[in-house]
Amino acid sequence: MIPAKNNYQFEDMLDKHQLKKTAPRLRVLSMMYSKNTATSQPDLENVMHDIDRVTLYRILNVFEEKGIIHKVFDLDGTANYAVCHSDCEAHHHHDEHVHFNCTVCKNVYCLNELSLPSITLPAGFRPESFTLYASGLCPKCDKKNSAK
Amino acid sequence: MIPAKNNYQFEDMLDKHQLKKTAPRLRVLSMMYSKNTATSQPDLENVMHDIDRVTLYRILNVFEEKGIIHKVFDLDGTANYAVCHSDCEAHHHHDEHVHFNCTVCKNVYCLNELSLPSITLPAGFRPESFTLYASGLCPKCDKKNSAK
DNA sequence: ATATAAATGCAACAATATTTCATTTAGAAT
DNA sequence: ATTCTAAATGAAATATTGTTGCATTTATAT
Repeated sequence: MIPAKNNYQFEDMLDKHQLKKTAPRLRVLSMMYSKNTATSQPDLENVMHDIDRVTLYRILNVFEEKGIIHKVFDLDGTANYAVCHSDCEAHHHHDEHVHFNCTVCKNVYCLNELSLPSITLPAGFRPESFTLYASGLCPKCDKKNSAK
Repeated sequence: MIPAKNNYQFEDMLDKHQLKKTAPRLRVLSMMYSKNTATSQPDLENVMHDIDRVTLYRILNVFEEKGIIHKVFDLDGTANYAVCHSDCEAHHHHDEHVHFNCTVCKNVYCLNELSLPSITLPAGFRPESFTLYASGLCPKCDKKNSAK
């Protein structure tokens, strides 16, 4: 689990990456850190009506470039963004973790705790990064389901 | 590796799924089976200029519904479609394999031969399917690269 | 307090996904 | 073989999403 952060910490994050501390960026950061699931651009648009679509688009792009967040596509192919945990704040992402996409609520969970078992590819392939995708029922939706 | 198929076999496949044997569908099938990498809609459009874009779109959709092909998103989030191998021709896909996305040629390879190591998710998650994504250099691009 | 580069918002454009509907065609029934 | 019908196609239209250009605003260094 990613520890909660306050506004000063968000400002520090922007500082560290030479990004100006603007209101839209701080709001996006605080929204993304307040959830334990990934956030899509539509998610942001639905909550922040006063921020322009293009601005959100650019904020997500610059955050991704800087390694603050990383992109992950859900089952429908829509881009979702999740905050990277500490050690991937460099230019190279270390998002070698497991993504879980719930088939009911569609949320994407980043299971940072889990490490990937190593796997050997056929001869000739030179892998640089791995991501495991799992889909099924998330804890919430599974509970609702079995309660019926 | 998926064994080569002739036109009669493609017709049988369509028959089996109660799909009419039309020219566009047969051409799409033969193109997809002739490659060892996944095919995107743009790929098809570039080769089959005389077939309408919407028709291709619908052919891909119906093939996916029927379990003839399965969808996989590449690094850029564009949908690619790959032929399913024998045992997933049911309604439920068993595409629990490894996808390799080359960062140079962008091709997506389905490494059906490999089976996934089992992995345990945090309590509460009820996974139904797994896919491992690897990205890096494919054999061809790696060769070209090291030849320089 | 001012200058300046960066960020935003808006309009416009491009690409892609999706629906509607008239026409054509495969396959069943005769 | 001919006809019938449901399914498939193609073309146009619309919706959605991704992207760029530019004028205005804003954060921050001076």
